[in-house]
Amino acid sequence: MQELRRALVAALADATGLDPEAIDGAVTPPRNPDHGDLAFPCFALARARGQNPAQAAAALARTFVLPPGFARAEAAGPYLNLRFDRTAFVARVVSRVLAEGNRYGASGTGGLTIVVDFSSPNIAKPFHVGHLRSTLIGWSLVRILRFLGHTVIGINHLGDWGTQFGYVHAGCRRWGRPPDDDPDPIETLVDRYVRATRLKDEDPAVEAEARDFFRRLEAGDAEATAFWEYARAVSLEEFRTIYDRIGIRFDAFTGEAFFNDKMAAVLAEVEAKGIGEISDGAFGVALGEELGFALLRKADGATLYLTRDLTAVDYRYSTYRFDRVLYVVGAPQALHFRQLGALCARLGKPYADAIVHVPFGHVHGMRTRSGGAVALKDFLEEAVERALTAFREEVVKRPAGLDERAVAEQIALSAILFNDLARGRIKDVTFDWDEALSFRGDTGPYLQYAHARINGIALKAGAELPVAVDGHRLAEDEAYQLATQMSRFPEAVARAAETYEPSVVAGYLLELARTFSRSNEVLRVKDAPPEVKDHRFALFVACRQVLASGLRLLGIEPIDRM
RNA sequence: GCGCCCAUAGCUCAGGCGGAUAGAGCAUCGGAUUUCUAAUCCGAAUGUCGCAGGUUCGAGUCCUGCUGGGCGCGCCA
Repeated sequence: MQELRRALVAALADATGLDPEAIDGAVTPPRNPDHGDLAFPCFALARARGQNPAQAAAALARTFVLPPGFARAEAAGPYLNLRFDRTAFVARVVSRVLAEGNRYGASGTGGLTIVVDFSSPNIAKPFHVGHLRSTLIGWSLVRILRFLGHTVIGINHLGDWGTQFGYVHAGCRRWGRPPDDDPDPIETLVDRYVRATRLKDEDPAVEAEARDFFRRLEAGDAEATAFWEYARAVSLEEFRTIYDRIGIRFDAFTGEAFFNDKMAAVLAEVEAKGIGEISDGAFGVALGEELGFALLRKADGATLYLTRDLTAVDYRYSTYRFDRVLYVVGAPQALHFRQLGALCARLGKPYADAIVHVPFGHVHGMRTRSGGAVALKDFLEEAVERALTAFREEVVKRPAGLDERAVAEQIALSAILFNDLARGRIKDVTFDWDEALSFRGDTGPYLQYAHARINGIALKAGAELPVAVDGHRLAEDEAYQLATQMSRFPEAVARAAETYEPSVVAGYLLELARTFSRSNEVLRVKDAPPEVKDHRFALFVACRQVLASGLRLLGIEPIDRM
């Protein structure tokens, strides 16, 4: 597709004398496919030639020499509509996908070192759907950027430091630690945290106690440190279970605590460069009217979130020499990251412009009856149960011999992951059980179904891949539509990477699966005439490849039977 | 008060750098299965693209103002 487009732009530049870049911006696939495969609006040409657009289009159509791969050019009003040599196009796309296999679509520039900071849940707090967004978007970006050949370092910047440990500790003192045989110790810790913070409203002593605990922790007090290590270990084990279940891996778990002993040096650097000032006893940097005063050290000497991120980004640069660092963090923290970038610029850091905040909207409505956030673990369990019920009660034809629970697990994950990744990052989402766990329509399971269907064809249709794909045996419009959609995969991936938007890939895949499902009604393989059978099979196998690649970019493992 | 984000069908959302008649899914109604998986497919119906101006041959898309909603603004993270 992109090759054909380039050839057309060159030919049009030749024929019109217009700037190739301007032509490239104008050439577009017509919304109505009856008009052709690509169209060139002739308004600019008309202006250059002093004609009206329809005349210019007609004149261009008469003299235009078709570049290779094109079959026809005709004027329609102010547009020059072009049609591909479709059989050649289909053959080319299918052979290319089959030849490149799981590397198809990876035709990117690559070569950069990119740090992605994502997920970053708080220790001793529940892992809920808010963390899920950062986790899934971040993980998908890791997959996409790696696919394009970049070196990607995924970092989980754990919230493993802060006054919240004081509350957990205060709660445990009053109501006890989780017993050794506690089936869900993190839930118990969360309960202690919630009860302690609730209690502080009536009893100010609790707050003082929590602050004192944190002060002792920062001072290296043995008892406080031991409790912190215990709570951190319990939480990490829980997080790892969840990450393993979804299939997520990090390259580093360097959380906030990791940077504790590194902040003094950074603060000293800020002071040495003379860009900071003391204000009301606190130390920070004035960044102007818009960005405000960036606090780096509280009046009591304690550091802040910004101090830690400033320290962390410097550490990451010296460790990885990144070309770019992405922070997959909620939109409300936009100011924080602008301050971080501005601070780095003021410090003359070479990576100041490499800092990219990848924001996302908040999730509303994800609440339990008691008002707390739903723990991800419970959410997943509910999802699997629903998938199992749907499979047994709603699915009409079920393959025999399936491990239903295993399939339900994969379907549930597909539904949850896709539901989150399919919408634009920045939009706030209102959580809805039925919508998030729908298995019909524009959903993860719909994509999985298309993939599994093709797999079924491979197993049962008795076809083999042809030695060479012949486009004349794939002459149906459905074959052309499917090939066209497959040909757009590389640009969808590239655009997703440029905009840090996994939803571009998600939307692409829905269109691909829809196109397949339509084709599948018409292009039967099993009882097809022998001369077309293997070629149709090749078309679908290529489609399966693109579906599988795309699903993996979203962090979803394609399934073969469902 | 200042700043950032959002507003498209009854609901949830897509709409590359401005291009021809604004698209999907859900829900509703009707149809397709002795067939490689019906978690599918086909058809019908559905719009003041928040409002008002502006730029342009052409605006859902760009600019300005306004309305509504969300969020942020030095001692939380």
